[in-house]
Amino acid sequence: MLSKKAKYALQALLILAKEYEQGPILISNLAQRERIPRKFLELILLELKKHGILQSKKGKGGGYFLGKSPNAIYLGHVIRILDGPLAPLPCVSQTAYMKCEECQDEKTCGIRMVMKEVRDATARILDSTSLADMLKRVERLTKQQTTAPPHRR
Amino acid sequence: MLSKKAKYALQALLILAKEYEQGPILISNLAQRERIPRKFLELILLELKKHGILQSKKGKGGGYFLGKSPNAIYLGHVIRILDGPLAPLPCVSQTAYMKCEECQDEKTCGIRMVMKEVRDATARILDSTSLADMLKRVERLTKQQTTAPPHRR
DNA sequence: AATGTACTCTATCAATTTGATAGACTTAAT
DNA sequence: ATTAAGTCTATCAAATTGATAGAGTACATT
Repeated sequence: MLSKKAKYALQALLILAKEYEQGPILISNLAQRERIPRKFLELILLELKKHGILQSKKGKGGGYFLGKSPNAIYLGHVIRILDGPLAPLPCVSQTAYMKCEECQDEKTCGIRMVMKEVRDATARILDSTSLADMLKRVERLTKQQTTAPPHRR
Repeated sequence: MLSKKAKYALQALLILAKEYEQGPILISNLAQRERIPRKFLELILLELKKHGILQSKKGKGGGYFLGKSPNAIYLGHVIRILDGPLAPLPCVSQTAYMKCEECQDEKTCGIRMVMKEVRDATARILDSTSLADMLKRVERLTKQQTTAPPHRR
């Protein structure tokens, strides 16, 4: 399950990506637009800043902006920062591997085999999808919706 | 993340599958062999029984056994029983859909699109892998290991 | 019918995680 | 100096997770 933290993060990042290069955006602005508790969002953005996803400027005229281009920020990275490893079991995590206690032989553990598949499938998607990719998909669909003839399914 | 509950369940089921048609197995036997707290395992098995995955017999000579053939029990089913929906967000769950509050337009939500992909990839794996499949894979690898020439990587 | 075995059910609990809030502090622009 | 805005640390309540306890019920055997 994606935590609220990670979900809020993605919501905020999506706005920051959409308005990339239009100068810093205020926390409170982001919080209002996405209906996120403001103080809670602060913590999230701070964490993202620590990991280079965001940069910020203090004082008047300050705010947050992306630390790198929207096509260089991958969902996998963001989610790992806020929710930890993508893997369903620590013993199949690439970024935070940990041996299962009491697993006699990791190589022949059936549960592990399947969970590794799940981890790989998840990572394949989230580590290849950037904020820019998401935006593109949203725009394509939004345009389609307004352009499409009525009464379609 | 897979909970301990679900992991314990799969461990126990794997044994019950391996020894399918050899009569009921005691909770305490399963608990010992997999080093699972016995009372905790009771709850898990009971839950699986409620959902038809297991059957049981009380009294002397009793114990638990699979409610259907190992090739008809899918990991997706087991995990959903113990951990709830596979989907990272309720709004992309097939089995427990719930609208996000405050999502203006579900159809054009970028986060949702990607999470739907993740859910589908996960479900594709877990809903197509049965206990029998897992067993087969384990056996294949176990045999390989003992048969393979030494000093290989 | 009595006994013992083994699953069943309900309650409870401690620890952890999650989502959220509060307030003092620092930096920068005017 | 003043005001705007991010930073940092602490704290909290609620929910979830992992686990334990004990009384109850069904069944087989003698």
